[in-house]
Amino acid sequence: MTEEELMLQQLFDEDKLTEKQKKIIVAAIETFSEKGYAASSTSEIAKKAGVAEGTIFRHYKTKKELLVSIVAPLMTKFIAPLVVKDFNKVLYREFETVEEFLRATIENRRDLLIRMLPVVKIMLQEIPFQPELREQFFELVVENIFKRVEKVIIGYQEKGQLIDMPPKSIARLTITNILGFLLSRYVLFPNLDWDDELEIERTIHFIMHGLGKKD
Amino acid sequence: MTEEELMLQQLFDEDKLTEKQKKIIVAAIETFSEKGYAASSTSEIAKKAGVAEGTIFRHYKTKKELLVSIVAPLMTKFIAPLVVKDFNKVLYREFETVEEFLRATIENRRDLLIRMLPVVKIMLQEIPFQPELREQFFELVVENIFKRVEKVIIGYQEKGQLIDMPPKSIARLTITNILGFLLSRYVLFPNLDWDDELEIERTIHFIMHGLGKKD
DNA sequence: ATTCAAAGTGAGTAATCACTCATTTTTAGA
DNA sequence: TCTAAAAATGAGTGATTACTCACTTTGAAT
Repeated sequence: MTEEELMLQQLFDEDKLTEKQKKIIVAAIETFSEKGYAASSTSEIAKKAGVAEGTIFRHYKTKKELLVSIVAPLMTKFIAPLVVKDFNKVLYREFETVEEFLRATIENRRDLLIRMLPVVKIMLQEIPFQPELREQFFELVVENIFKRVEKVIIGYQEKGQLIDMPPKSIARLTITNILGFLLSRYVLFPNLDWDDELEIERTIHFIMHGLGKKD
Repeated sequence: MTEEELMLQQLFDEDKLTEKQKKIIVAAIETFSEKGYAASSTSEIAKKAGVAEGTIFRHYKTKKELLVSIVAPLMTKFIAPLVVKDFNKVLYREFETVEEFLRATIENRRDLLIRMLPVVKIMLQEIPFQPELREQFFELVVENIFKRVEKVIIGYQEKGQLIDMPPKSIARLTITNILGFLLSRYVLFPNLDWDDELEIERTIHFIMHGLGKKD
């Protein structure tokens, strides 16, 4: 199974789409991801999909509708219910230590990012300019994930494993470092040679103990 | 003095520009920042600047040249404070501890980010799609900042203030947290109510000591 | 085999795009 | 005040854009 088909499976009800429709979506993801939404022309997408340009507009009234139909499912179907449900497994499996929790979370997010990389790139690019997407993003990701993470933090604070700092700040710092690692590794500098496991351990150690030397 | 003039002062040799040229740059920054480069038309920029469209192309051969002329100076500006000669001597005299160094660095970058926010947004948006900018970015950031930061890190390691971790990893983690704070504060969630000084101190404390509770 | 709605087509359209160029206006030194 | 260069202009260019529509093809139920 190709990468594209894996992505389609995640984002759409595959069976309800004709072959040409699938090819349009795959071509659109590829083009949007490479050149950005505004710089991608429908004629180019049609050509890449091996389809007449009119076929695109048979299924999507406008070019923007095509974009939203690709990005929105990632946030609603994937990030919100599926991913958050998946995330909950991690969250509520009651890891004994924060280290274990962090290790599992990073692995979890990593799989998601790798599989969805092209769509994630489109999402990051277009959220600033598409109010529809931005609203959805804040509602789903920020309100949802952030609040769940806060609960976990309070749990570990009560266990005496985390310092006394407002959970909001702890959440911010933790998410910053997880996303920071993933974006550095897979988006910004994928070509540098990374020792993934080692770097994950260093990141976890850093989150727990910082950089300062103990005397 | 207006925000735009402050920005121009930072990025250009103001005196060498005519009034119309300044207005073109200001209008271009505003338009690119709001709609993105590809979705901004030269006719719109000209209209907003109160200038004939031909005037833009008198000074910039192409639309892309206009973009680069705006973004490129910011990147050099961004690393300028680190490019001072005898950087290490200055550093050691000025900042006895890592904490002081971090505090000064965050404050320093913060001022620049606030003043340059629209241009920073354009930069973040266009680096993925403009090979010219991306090349410059990698050269400056990876080769320049990263290596200089590494030297500083080794210095503090020799002083016994930092743990034994490869300077590359320490640099990545430190930069991640500084940028993570600044982007969260000023780009992603500027509307949340932040206690800036407190959050900076928390970030510094986190970088130095982590989140784990000491028994 | 017939039928019909859905899927697909591609030439066509008005609008807009980045960019040009012959011409006019402004600026500054003599 | 005169003059030459620089700055600014705006109508005009061909190319490209998102999108339309009258038409053809396809496929599944009868």
